[in-house]
Amino acid sequence: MQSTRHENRTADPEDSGSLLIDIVDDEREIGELLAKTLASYRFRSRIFTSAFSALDGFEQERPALVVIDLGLPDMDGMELINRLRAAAPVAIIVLSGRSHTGDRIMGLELGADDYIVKPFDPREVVARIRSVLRRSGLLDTQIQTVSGTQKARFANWVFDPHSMRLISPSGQESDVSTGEAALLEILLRSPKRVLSRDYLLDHGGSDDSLDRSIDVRISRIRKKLSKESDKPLIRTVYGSGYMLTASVEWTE
Amino acid sequence: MQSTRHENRTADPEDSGSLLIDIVDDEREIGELLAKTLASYRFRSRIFTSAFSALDGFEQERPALVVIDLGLPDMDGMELINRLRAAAPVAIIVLSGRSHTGDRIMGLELGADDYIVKPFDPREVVARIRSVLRRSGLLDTQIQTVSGTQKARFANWVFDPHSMRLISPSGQESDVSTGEAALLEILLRSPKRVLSRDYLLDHGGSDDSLDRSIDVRISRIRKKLSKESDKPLIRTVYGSGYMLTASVEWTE
DNA sequence: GCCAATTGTTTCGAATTGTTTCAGCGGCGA
DNA sequence: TCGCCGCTGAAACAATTCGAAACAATTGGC
Repeated sequence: MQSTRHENRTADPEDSGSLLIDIVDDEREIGELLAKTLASYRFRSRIFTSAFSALDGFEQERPALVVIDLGLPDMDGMELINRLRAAAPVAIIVLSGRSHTGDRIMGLELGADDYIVKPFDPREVVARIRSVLRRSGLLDTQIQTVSGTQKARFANWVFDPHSMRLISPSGQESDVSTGEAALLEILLRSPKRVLSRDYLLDHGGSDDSLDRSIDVRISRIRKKLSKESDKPLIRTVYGSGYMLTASVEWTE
Repeated sequence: MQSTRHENRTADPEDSGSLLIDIVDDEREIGELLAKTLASYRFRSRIFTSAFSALDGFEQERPALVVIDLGLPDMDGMELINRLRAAAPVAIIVLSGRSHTGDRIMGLELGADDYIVKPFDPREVVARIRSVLRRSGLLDTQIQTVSGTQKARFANWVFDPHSMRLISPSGQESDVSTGEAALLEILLRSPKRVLSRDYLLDHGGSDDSLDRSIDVRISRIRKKLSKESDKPLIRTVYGSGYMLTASVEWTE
C-alpha cells in the first residue's frame, strides 16, 4: 500500500476545544490548502491521500467530521463512506467534480451530510462544515452559540442562514424557505461577483433542475428583499448570471 | 523544474500598507511592464514566469491578488486557478491572448474575478485590479469606503460603471444596460484616444460578434448621451474606430 | 387523505443584443 | 469638381435572454 499520510496539526494542540476534521483527497494540494483554511478557523485537521490510510487514522483518533473526495484511487468513495458510517456515527461531507447529476442524490443518500461540487471556495467549505457540525450538535453551543451562528449584514439587512431568518432595515423579521436560504447564502458569500446559473445550481443546494429554476428562486428572493425596497440588491447580468451588488460583512 | 522566479519588490518595503500583487506570465517583458505600472500606484508586486514558482511564492507570502496569463508552459492556467482558489480566498485576474470566444466565460466561471484580453493598456489593468480589490474590501479607500464605487466625471456627466447608472448634467439619472456600460467604461478609461472596433470588442465585454455590433452599441450610447445634448462626445474616426473627446476624471 | 407550503416547470411578453439592409457621407484619384 | 468605393449611421429585423405569473408536482403536517 503506497498510501502516504500527512498528519497536519494546524491548530494549537492546547486548544482542547478545537475539533478534528479529516480530509481525504488524492490531490495533496487541495487537501493542504483546505487544511490551511480550516486552521484559520481554529480547527485541527489531518490530510489523507488514500482511503486505507484514512481508515487507519480513523481507528487511531476519531474526527468530528470527514471531508471525502469521491475520486479516490484505491477505493470507491462510496465504499469508504459506508465503512466509516458503519464504524461510527461521524459527520461526512462529500466533494465531487461532477455537477448537477444524480451524483448529489447518491452522495446524500449514502449518508453524507452535505455535498459540495468542485471547484469550490474554501470559505464556503468551512461554512458548510460548521453548518453540519452545528446540526450535529458538535460545535460548542457554549462559547460558540454566541458566536455559533454566522450572520451576514448587507445594506442594512441581516440574514442568518442557520435560522433562515431575514431582518429588514426597519427590524422586521421574516422567514425564508430552505432553498431560498441556500441560494441567498451563496450570493452573500461571493458578493459583487457575477455567479452563473450553473454555479448557483451546483452550490446552491438544488438537485436536478433546469437553469430557469434559478430565475424563479432569484425572483422569490427579490420579492422578499424588495418589500422594504432600496435599489435592487440582486442584479441580472444579461447572458451571464446574477450578482449581489451590496457589500457583505459576515459576523459570528 | 526549470522555473525561474523573479522577485521584484517595486515599492517601498517600509510602506506596510501597500498590497502585494503577484503576476504570473511567461513573457517576462509583459510582467515587468505591469509591475512598473503597479509600482507607480504604490503596489508591491512579484513576477513569476511559471505556475510552480507562483505556487511556491504563494506559500511563502500570500498576495492580495494574482494576475495570471492563461498560456503558461508548465501548467494549465485553469488548474493553477483552481489550486489557488482552493487554497485561499485570493482575488484572481486572468489574462488571455485569445479574444472573444467562450474563453471569457470559462475564466470567470472558474472563479476569476475579472478577465482581460491582450493586448491591454496597463492602466486599464491597474484600474481593474483596483476595482477587484475594492470589491473584495481589500483596498483601503480610507474615507470613501462607504461608497466604494469608482465614478467617472466627464463633460458634466457622471457615470458609475458599477451601478450602471448615468447622471446627466441636469441631474437626471438613467440606467444603461450591461453591454453598453462595459463599452462606455472602456471609452472612459482611455479618453481622447482612438480605439479600434477590435479593441472595443475584446475589452468591452462582448463575446462573439462582428465588428458592426460595436457600431450599434455606440449608437445606443450616443442616443442616451445626446438626450441632453452637448457636442457629440463620441467621435467617429473614419476607418479606425471611435474616440471619446471629453476629458475624464475618475473619482473613488 | 387533505391541506398548505415549497419548489420546479411552462408560458408569454418585454428587454437586451446582434445582424441585416440601405441610404448617405468621406476620402481619394482622374 | 466629379465619380467611385468603402465606411458609417439609422432603422428594421431576428434571436436570446429574462421577469412575472400561472400551473403542476412534491413534500410534510395534521
